[in-house]
Amino acid sequence: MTSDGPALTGIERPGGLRLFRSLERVAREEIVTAGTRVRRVRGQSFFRQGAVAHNFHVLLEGRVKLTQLTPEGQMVLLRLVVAGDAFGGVAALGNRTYPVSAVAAENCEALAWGGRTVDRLLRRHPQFAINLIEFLADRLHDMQARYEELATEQVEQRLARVLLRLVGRTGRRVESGVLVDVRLSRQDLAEMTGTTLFTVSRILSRWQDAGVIQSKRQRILVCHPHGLVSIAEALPGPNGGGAVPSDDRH
Amino acid sequence: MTSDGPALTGIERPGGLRLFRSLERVAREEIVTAGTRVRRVRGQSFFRQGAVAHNFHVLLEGRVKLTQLTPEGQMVLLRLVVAGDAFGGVAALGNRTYPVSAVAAENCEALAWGGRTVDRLLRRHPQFAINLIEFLADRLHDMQARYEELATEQVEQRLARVLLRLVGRTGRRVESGVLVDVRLSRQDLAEMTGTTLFTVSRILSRWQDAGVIQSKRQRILVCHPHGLVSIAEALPGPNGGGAVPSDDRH
DNA sequence: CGCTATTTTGAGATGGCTCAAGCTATGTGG
DNA sequence: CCACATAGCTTGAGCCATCTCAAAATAGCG
Repeated sequence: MTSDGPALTGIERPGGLRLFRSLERVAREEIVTAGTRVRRVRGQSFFRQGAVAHNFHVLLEGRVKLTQLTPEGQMVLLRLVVAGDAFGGVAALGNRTYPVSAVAAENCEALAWGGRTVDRLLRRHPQFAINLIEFLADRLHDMQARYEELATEQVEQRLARVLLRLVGRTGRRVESGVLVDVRLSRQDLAEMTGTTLFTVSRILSRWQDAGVIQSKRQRILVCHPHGLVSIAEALPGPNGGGAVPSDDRH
Repeated sequence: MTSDGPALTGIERPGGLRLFRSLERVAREEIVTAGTRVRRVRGQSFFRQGAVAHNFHVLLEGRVKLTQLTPEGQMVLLRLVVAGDAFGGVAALGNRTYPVSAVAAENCEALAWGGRTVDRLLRRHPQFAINLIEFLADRLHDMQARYEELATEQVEQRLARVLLRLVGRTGRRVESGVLVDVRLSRQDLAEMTGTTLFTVSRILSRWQDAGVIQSKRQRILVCHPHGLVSIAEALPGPNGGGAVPSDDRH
């Protein structure tokens, strides 16, 4: 999109790229120029689960789906990567294998670094390593939270959460609400929620009747986000929070 | 327990402590001596979910349960930490809050480092940072795999996997099989599997009748591990694996 | 303008949950 | 050393959220 300093497209945008936070301009430039520009059109993949991991990526433009395929052939959609996010490839450090597949959900542009390069950069720029550690810790905590949800909540609640997360990551304000600005089929939503497309369809229909959302094919408009929130937090009723004890310190 | 060079108890044991791999002896010693020795008896906690995170830990002796409590008061058991593992505390880097609680499942001994100290050590020893990155990436992939299981498998399969994992981490060979050497109630197993203690109890009874395991109160003896494996891999029948394409390289 | 992917809806089956009741080790205080 | 208290475990019965499978309606796309 930018015309000047194209090597930084997307990189300078606010909010994104926590991975480069607190790095001096020189360091940042060294890291960015060490990467290779990669493009994928909708449907192409960056890498596939099981393949030997070569690259670490940061998405500059577009959306990427990270999916995992079970031995029985079921698909699970683990994460929707948006511009600014890093993905797939800490695996590239050891000579490992990608644990997920990464498919472009729209036309995409990313930066890619080979395993050796990442290793070199991490050693040269401790702040970069620390940023990566924080990024991974966040991903881990996120997965833990979602594991907990999957283990304890019902489908309707989980679907509400999925939608809210999508609104947060890809939402675009329009007159009648917030539009989830990615093409996602009922099947995709099911794979993100741990349910079936039938159940998703039924729930969305119900929500539409209730006026909370408005859904066309592969497109969802959230008219009344607060409605989703109260579904996500479960109707069971307000339970108080707990105290916050502390028994460590060194 | 030890009288001399106590700062290294458990640290030198083979297998454990990937976190200190490839570090020169001096670096390792610097890191270890920067930590504080911490002890907890069975039932005490190292830290609690929601408290401000002060420390990063490595377990030297004992077992620690990492649990997460839902807003509705349901418990989820995320991980059983064994000697050599790091736990709870990358959160200590930012001024964050612990996302889980860590409770000693037996008498424990650990090393703890404050957030500032960790930051300093990571900057001084890039290899340490890289080890931590790999550790976190492994945890993340593990969580992703378990998320997938929870999303797609049935309770019996998941319970079989949980048991197999326990055998791998805490199993002790005895005459009649492998003993899972931790006190775990049906309730604990349910919290690890995402089900109820009733369902766990029923399934274990069935397995016992089938001669696969032998279970007393809070104790499980796996007589026929292979039986568990075939349950975990699902009876549905053998489905072929897939090819391993590759479409990236830079 | 027909073809195909997506979505909706119905009907029936069921895995696992809930709740209630009783059982059994374990260890504790008398 | 026994008897009771308690935490842990088992089992049954009924219910319900969600899955499965089938069929038809719809909407893009080429």
